[in-house]
Amino acid sequence: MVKERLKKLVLEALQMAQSHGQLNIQRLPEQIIFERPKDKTHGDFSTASALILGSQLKISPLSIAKIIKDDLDTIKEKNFVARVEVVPPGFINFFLTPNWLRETLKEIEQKKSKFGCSELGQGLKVQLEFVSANPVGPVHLGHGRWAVLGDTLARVLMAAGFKVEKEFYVNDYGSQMDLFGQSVSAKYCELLGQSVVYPEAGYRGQYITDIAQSIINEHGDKYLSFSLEEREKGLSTLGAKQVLEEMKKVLSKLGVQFDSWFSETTLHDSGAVRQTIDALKAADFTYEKEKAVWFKSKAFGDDKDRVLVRQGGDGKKTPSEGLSTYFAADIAYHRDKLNRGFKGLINIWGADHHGYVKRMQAAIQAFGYPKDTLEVILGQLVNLFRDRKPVRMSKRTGEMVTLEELLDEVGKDPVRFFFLMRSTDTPLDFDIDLAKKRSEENPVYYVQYAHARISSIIRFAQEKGLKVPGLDEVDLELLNEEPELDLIRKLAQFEEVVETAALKRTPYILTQYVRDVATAFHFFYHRCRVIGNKDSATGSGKNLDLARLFLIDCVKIILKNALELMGISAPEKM
RNA sequence: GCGCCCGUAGUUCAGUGGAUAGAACGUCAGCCUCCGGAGCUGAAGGUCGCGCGUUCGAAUCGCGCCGGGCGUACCA
Repeated sequence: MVKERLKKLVLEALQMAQSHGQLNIQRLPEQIIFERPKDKTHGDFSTASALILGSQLKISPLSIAKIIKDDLDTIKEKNFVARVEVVPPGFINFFLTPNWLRETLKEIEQKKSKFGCSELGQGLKVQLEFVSANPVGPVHLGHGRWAVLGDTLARVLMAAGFKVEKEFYVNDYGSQMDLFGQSVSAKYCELLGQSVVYPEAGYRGQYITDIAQSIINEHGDKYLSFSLEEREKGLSTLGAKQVLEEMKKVLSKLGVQFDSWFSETTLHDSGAVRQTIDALKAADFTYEKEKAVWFKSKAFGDDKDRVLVRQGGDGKKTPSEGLSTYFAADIAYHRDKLNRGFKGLINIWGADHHGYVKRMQAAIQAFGYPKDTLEVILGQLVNLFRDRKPVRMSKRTGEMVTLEELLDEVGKDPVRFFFLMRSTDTPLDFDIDLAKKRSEENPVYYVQYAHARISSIIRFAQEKGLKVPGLDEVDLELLNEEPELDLIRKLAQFEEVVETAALKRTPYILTQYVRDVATAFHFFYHRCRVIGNKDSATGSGKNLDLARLFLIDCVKIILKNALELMGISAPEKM
């Protein structure tokens, strides 16, 4: 990559300065940091290394910068770096040659859909766990946001050379499930004409009725003869199965597919939870207090120790007979993940679980892995607006807009784009009316429009008998105008954007990037005619037409690749 | 009380040690004999919550306040 080449150049220059006695440096800096200046009069790349060195060596940064520049001038690759400039208080700015920019275009055409991919991750096996909802009700908007975030991050990581597996942890065990079973059971009995007492804090909403009804349709009234406990357990399982199917359906409408679905219940059934607790006991990371078994999470940086096995409800059970907590099962789950050979675990949790991060990292460490083997991304919620007014949502009363309703009303592409637009640690305000607008206010269509417009121009060119030229049939030196070069500069950033999105776990930067590309393209379009150029010197503008056709095809590739990473379609027509 | 996140243009948000703090929307003023006007150009709009400190340099780092959200279970 460009930055690497520039870094090498600067290091070489520093070595020269050292060996010529111009600079007396003990150790060459390991990091030469380049950035892209906001202001393009500051060059394509710039480094503040001289400033940093200056303060370390107590020498004027400006003089260091000048020494570096002079040495650079003798070794720089002329075909690559056009000129180097030193600006007070000591910035070194690099201007790349148009030739270099044009080379990027060829690379894009060569790699096509692979452009933007890298080997950065070196095949490292990473697991992404997200959504992981209790199968007790419809997927809500927050889940949708995290699903899009997780799915996009997975795509980005794969592009950056990681091996990624997406997993949904199904919390099909415990008190929420019991409550769900009670709710479905009550509705089931009610529909069959029994008088029932509905559980006070139970789940409500039409979907509970739908589930009960479909169970009646399939299994009739046979559960009426079961004991209350058996009935609730059976209906809880059947209901959860339906809810899960529904979740899969809705998530796939959103373009999100998981590689695996991991059931919490299996951890209990297989004895994995018990074995995990025993393993912690054996390693002396537990103790008993107040009839409970505690994990010494404080020793690993948690605020306090946490209970693994709680007393039974009657208080009579001994610790070994007690009930394991959700936390105990979650430790067993993460232990299982580690045993599956993942080198990195990334979880996306709702921000209301932030207090939970330290204890889970404590558990990871108890098994001998570094703390940051587990990385937790905390996703904030989604607030829905219609007509600029908040849409009230209440889970308890069942009055909520589900992800599916939103998808049906707005469509996959805008939903994904809007969910991605903000950084994860900001609650997202989602305006339904805006997302539905097919106009300039809607960034999705702005970007897709650029793609469709390019497709249209290429079709138009074909009617005139012009095809996108091959690598050897095009004279890219004809691309000299500022809007053309600016556009190419934007395209050349793509690889870097993908890498940053992957490493910093910030896929939302793609949304900004793709808008920037669209803007640069539209600007170019209004300044530079693609098809039908007249050139007085050669008598025909055909070669320029071809060069520009080549350019816009590159734009098309980039837009398509970037949208693909976001799971958003790139239409040929709109 | 303690912990985490947030406070930046009218609005929604980028920017987490660099140069004159950016974008989108909204507002105002302009642009089609020609490849898609779902587009383009320009303008107005900021005590970066407040204060002190560190630094050649702070929206960014540290400390202390002020506001808002979330958490602080032997629930999941």
